[in-house]
Amino acid sequence: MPRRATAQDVADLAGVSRSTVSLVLNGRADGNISATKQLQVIEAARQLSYRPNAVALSLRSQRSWAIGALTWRGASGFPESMLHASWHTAKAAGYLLMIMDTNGDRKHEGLAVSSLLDRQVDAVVVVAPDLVEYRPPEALAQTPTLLINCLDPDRTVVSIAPDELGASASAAQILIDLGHSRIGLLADDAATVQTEQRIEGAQAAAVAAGIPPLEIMVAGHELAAAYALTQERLAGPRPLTGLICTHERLAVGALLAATRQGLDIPGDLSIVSLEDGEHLASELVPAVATVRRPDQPMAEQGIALLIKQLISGGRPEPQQLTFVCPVDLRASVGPVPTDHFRR
Amino acid sequence: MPRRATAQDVADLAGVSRSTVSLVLNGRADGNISATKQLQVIEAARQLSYRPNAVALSLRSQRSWAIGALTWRGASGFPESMLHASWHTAKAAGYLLMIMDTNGDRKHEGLAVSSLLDRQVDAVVVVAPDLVEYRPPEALAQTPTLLINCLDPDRTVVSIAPDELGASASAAQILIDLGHSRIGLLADDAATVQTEQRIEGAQAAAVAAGIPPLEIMVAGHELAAAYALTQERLAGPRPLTGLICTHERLAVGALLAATRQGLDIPGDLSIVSLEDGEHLASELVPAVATVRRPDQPMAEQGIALLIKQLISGGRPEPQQLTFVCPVDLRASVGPVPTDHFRR
DNA sequence: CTGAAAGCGCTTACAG
DNA sequence: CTGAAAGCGCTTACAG
Repeated sequence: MPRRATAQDVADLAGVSRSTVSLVLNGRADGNISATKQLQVIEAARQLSYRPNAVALSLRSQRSWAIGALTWRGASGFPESMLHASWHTAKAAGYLLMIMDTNGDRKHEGLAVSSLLDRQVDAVVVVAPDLVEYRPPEALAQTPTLLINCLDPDRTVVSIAPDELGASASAAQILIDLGHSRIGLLADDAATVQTEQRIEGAQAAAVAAGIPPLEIMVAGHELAAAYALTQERLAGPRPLTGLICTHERLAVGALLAATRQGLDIPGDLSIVSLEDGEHLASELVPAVATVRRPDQPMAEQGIALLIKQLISGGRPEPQQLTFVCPVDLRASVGPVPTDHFRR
Repeated sequence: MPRRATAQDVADLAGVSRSTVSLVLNGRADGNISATKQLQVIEAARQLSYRPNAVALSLRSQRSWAIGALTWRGASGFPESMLHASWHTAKAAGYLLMIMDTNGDRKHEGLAVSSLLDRQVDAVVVVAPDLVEYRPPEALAQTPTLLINCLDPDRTVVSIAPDELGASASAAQILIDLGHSRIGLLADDAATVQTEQRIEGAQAAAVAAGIPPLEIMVAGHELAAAYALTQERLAGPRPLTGLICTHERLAVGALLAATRQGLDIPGDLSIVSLEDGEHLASELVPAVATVRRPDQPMAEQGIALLIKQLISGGRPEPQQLTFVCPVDLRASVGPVPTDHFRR
């Protein structure tokens, strides 16, 4: 049961002092240590599979090389793709991402923050599952903090957010450009900036195009509710020809309902989804056109920014960076049905 | 910019030594420190919001109070619910779960393991997205290790796995009990124990019931492939009356295809899903009956076991713990259609 | 050119 | 009943 080798073990084996080991292994031996001893140290380290104890390193250097991530479960689960991209970006820069579930409430958030600060994280990133307003906890005042997919109303830190207004406007515009004028919007019922903006952006596009306002159908975040609402609406008079879903699970419900009604997609009804963090819309049949939330770029650039700040040591200007949501045109959208005008 | 208070700061404010602070704050002051001083220390700590530096604590105690988790992306993403339950169980016991993405390959796994060992994790848990055979890396030989949703062929550590044979047998039995005898199985194409066992278990149930062998349809893990296969098969002669899907995304595809074909579920076709880690099957319309993988209990009991081992310090007998997969009967299954025999 | 010492923030025997 | 010392594993001035 050999315990992990320490610098002392390496020094003993190489017949030098701990300082020498440290200098050699950290590349600061150049003009100082004789070539022979350097080789001895390197060989001893190799032989013992020596790796410095990161805990001791942290204590010594007052840097943990760790970034804390605060996150929680939202309308469509955890923001998996943002967390994944954050983790990899941090890792590539030599940082560990410590992910903490705040449960979405201030009490657990407080515990999570304490736990991160106890472990001396160098920075904290907040990764929100849905775009919301978010005030960083007081306890983080001294810690570099960055917000991803949420906005600080007090503008005290850098935040990164998708252009939700633009995204929903794009979604509506896809349908408008194809001639649709009777368009519905299946929305989440959460009282968030996200839902607000998704409705507002799409509605603005309708107004700008001079078509009637979109019919807002509030489905909650449940797939089955989206199904029920879609079915009900499609059974009624003057059926919709276009439908926007604020996230992918709603699109599954809508597609299923329309399909059961015997409608052809996109022959009778065109469907567009927003978000698609779970990669569901893209896999459906027909594949559902999506104005996708750019989870990966947001997370990558966010973490890169945070690390740059860590290296420079400066405090960046608080600002909001907005990311465009790319349009993925797919088979679920088509021209407005010609017989539609006859009904 | 007040830096975090240290024990020395508390000692200074309370007018005592660091040792006294430590004893009082760790509840070992009883017969040793006067009541007055104890109060002074507690008050000083409160005033400075003192919390011990976890890094220093780790170095001193040779325990990091952290458990490393190795995981990767599988057929249906990361094993989110297992990770979530693991994190919370660890947290409740005072441990931090450090989640590392191994990318599913040995090279990145090696880097992840090194990184965890550098940080002196007290134990490691491997959380596999799909049931596979898994040999713990050599480097973990000295570290308490537990496998969740994977099996060590060499039986060197404790592993926790769902009863996949039983689960798929149950799925088939649901249909058999309802009178079905023409049953298909939409399967993942991965060459894993999981796929093997899911096919084998269902097939064994068919044999035991004396019905024809299940028709195995290999769909890969793509929803769209499940759609295509289902559509093709349903268009053919002697249509299936029952369908088992090895995971929830395949069930979405199958349901969509059957619905587009104008079939009634379960009137014309009964559908059962396995796994449902993403909670999709349960949300569909009709809700799809599922033999669910018990992600939460597996993770909770796994972590609890690992922590018990950490506390006792003993090495547990390597063993495989098998968890039963509960049956969630839902609207997607019904008796075999009566007109079926006439075709 | 190299080793001995100090110190990061803790706790725990050990003196007094 | 309380403080001074040692030590966890490192690195970095500082002597020699």
